[in-house]
Amino acid sequence: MDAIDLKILKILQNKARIPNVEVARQVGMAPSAVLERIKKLELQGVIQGYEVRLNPERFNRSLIAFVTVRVREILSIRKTGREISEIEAVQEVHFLAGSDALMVKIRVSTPQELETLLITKIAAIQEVLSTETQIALSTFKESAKIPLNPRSKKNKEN
Amino acid sequence: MDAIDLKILKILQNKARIPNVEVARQVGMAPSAVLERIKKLELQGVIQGYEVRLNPERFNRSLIAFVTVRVREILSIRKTGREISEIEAVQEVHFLAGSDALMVKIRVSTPQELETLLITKIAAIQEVLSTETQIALSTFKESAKIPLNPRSKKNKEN
DNA sequence: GTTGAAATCTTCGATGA
DNA sequence: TCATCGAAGATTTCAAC
Repeated sequence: MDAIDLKILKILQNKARIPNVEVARQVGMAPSAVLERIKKLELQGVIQGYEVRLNPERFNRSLIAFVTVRVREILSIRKTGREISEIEAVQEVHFLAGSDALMVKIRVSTPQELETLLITKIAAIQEVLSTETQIALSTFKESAKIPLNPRSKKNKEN
Repeated sequence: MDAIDLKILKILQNKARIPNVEVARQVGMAPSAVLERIKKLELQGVIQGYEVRLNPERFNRSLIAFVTVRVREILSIRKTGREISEIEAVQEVHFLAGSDALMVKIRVSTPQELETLLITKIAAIQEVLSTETQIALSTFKESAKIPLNPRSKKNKEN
């Protein structure tokens, strides 16, 4: 992965549904060369996929909840994480260090829907010990973008 | 927005970089009709953009932190939210109900980088009162997908 | 929404730096 | 090895219906 790959990825991070020729123009290469690089990045697993970003409000999904889910046994946390991941309204599930718990991000339409989900889907899982919910009322930023700075030694400073 | 629009969006949620003709085939319409619908959805703000999903590990971004940021004055929470949103490593900023606080999701490469960011970028903001950080070591699910069940305007009843 | 045609884009093999 | 060229085949896009 070189500087040109990074440039291509930067362009795609801003606008993924863009013609190859346009990417080629912006990096100053032939379209076929760009195509080959993108294909390689997909094959190598650097590019995992392409997503459309929808406006949640238009689908009655403007209520976000961050739920900390504690499990009875740390040994079962992976299984529980996978089970919770299968719930459609769940957008993220992470394993939190040092607390036998998962961080779960949920998108729903109403507090009622959240209540139902917490009780009938999450608390219903055997291994779940308890949940703690924080509700987000508005969002300032929400993105999957990764900073693509070619990391040099000097960002240890500051 | 009708059932066909939802079908189109479902296809795009699974694979955004797909030819229009292919979408047209799957919904059983002419490509031009699909194009027109997609353009309209973009204009209406239903579709906010197209993103590439990159593998964070390939860019040294596998450490996720959820930081609860408390502000001194609830009145300044919007300004603080906007300021924190400008930090590149910050992927999400939400306003948490009932606690004069923001939920901030950060992606970094190392605990050192997180420390630097917390001290020099976040705590440095005048209005920030305190922060509380939880570190995620692994991820089970991470997606921006929204469930697209056909819930239209009139489902206030329920 | 459809059709059809022109413009544009994708893709691949051959070739060159 | 990696990029480019060029041409065939697909796709996008727009106007007419």
